[in-house]
Amino acid sequence: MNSLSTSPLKNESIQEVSKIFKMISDPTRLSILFLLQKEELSVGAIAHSLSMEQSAISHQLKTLKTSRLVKSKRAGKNMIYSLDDLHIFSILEQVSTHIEEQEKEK
Amino acid sequence: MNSLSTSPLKNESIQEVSKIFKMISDPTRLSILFLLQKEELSVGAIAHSLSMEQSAISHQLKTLKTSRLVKSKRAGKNMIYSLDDLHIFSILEQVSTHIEEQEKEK
DNA sequence: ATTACTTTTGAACGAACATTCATATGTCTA
DNA sequence: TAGACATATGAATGTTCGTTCAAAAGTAAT
Repeated sequence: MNSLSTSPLKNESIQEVSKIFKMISDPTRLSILFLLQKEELSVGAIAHSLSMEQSAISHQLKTLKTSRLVKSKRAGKNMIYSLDDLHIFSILEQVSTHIEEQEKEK
Repeated sequence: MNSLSTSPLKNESIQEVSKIFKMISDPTRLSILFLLQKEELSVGAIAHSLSMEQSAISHQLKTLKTSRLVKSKRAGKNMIYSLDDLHIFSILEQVSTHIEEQEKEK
């Protein structure tokens, strides 16, 4: 599958790029990342902000952590999450710009 | 859901950003976009390059076209596809850079 | 018009995935 | 140590989605 030799990216890289985009293509994960861009937050605080169950947020935070996009530290009973990959945000900002420009065209 | 008021992006924008990322998070679609970055191609040529069935490619091209990432023109029996959104590629290149930097860290 | 070639379409199948619910684990305080 | 609070975990569910298969639609040439 995907025996592509003329691509500027190797097949393995294609897979990795896909994983990154898939990670930030879910609305919940995307919202979490934008929240954490402002400040580090506990699981409960994120759940409250997004009006979602703590369990759902916890599951998503786990995938984000596995992908090394966020990190966590314990603070008493709380787990505080923060961004671990700042580079990803230059990408997010660029897409935001992309959206805004499309809005103007309407 | 996602009643988020402090986010730098509106909820509607979150959804739109998600759609864009979802569109370029599939390995097949991503490969197609990279192929078209070099040159415009027919459906069959893309299918051959990726060693996939024409039907699968045609389905994906349809979704890419609906999202206005590619456009098509007829050339005899062939349909020639090309990129319709060049801005998306500054994003792809940025992610490629992101990948390369992570490779160096290993 | 018939044949060959290319692409599109729609249904069906299977895999991936986000959320929910119930439960377990971890932490602090009284 | 018992209770309350915060988070994590795992099974189950429902949905989304990429691919395949078969058939249809569009095009060119003989």
